[in-house]
Amino acid sequence: MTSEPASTRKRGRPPEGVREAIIETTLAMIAERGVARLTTKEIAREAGVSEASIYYHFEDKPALVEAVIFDGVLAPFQVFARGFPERAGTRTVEEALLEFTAALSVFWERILPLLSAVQSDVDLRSSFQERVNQLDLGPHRGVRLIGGYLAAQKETGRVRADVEVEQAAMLICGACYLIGYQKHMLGGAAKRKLPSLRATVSEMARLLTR
Amino acid sequence: MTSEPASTRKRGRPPEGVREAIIETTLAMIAERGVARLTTKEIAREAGVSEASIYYHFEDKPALVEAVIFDGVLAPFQVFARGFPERAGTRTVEEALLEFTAALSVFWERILPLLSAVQSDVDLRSSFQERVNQLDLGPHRGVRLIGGYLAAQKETGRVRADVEVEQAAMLICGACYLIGYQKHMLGGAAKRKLPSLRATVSEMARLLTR
DNA sequence: GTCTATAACGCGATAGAC
DNA sequence: GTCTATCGCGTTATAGAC
Repeated sequence: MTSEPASTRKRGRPPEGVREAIIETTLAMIAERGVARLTTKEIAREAGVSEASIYYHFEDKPALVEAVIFDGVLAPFQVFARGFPERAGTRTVEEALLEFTAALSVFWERILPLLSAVQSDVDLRSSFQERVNQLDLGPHRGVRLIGGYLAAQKETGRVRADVEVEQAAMLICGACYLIGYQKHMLGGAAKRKLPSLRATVSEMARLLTR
Repeated sequence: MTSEPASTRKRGRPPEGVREAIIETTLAMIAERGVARLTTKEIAREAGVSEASIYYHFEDKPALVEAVIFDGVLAPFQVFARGFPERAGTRTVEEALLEFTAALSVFWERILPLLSAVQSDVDLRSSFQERVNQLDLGPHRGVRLIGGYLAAQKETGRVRADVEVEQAAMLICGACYLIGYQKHMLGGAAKRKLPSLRATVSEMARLLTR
């Protein structure tokens, strides 16, 4: 690895951003190719660092994958979710739902490859489940957020009084998950086979506000 | 599913059911522990056959996983799905949707560990995508089936005339998939955190027929 | 903190007897 | 068709210089 051939992703590697470069590279590579044959050698090469540096910053390979999930994908989405209730107050129900569902489906699309990686390894799976349960994370967080929003809109009369908000939220979040999973599973090619998220959410907004 | 007390799963191995025993064992082991550290040695030991027998019946490890998916999980569900339209005709909308969604979420729960396995390996992923696209399989098949059912019920007047059936079907199927995924991801422990499929589907039936 | 070099190990897959 | 035995390879992780 003396001179640069053609393929290095991080040519001018910042000596201070090694940890971040490793996380970012791993995230991209798992999304593109999965974990199964992803080696620490390759990550190192692609990130422009040495293999030993990975083991300096992360205890082992499983710990690296967990860091990618929590620091690389989950944390950014939580920032979005925390700001949602305030932003949503000033919009119509349809607009608010469209904003949230767009973000949620992208989140799913980003995190699903990593969750597939987690699910395919015993140890990774159980340590991940433990941590997630401890932090009370999971799909139900999205459902609760939208359920709370719908409950508030029910009080203002913008949502019909007889709607069960948790169940409605479940339907909405399920659609986001489905869109994200289809993309994860089949690639962008299969996009036309499912109704668009936009149309689906609009229909749901109509059912709820009519 | 957990089965035998101690170690060997197939003590009295039938000399004629070797292929089936390998598929069944692999399915169970991937569900329990994922593919990552699942070795052909272990499969052979657990199924009560020799490692070489695996390579007699299947070209390689990826081919084995594909066989598990198509022969072990997908085919049985297709039998159910083909019979659905006829059975559904004699029921109320809510009853029909409850029957189908229960089956769909169980199917999804069963196939998810295998899809995680596929998604974590590059080669497996691309060959699987190719085959699935060729057969036009995917989550959209469930959506189409329910969409078709709702369209028929719209004609009879049991479903409101102004409902967009494809979008409604998308919402219903999304909830099934999400329930299945939550169980796959977090284990049975987290069941209480999401609204039940039953309640969700009933609410949707109410929105559609009201 | 980052590197080069290497050790120890377990894996998928095959050969060849029966 | 099934077995036992084995090989070559790629992997994770570490040692030790700088």
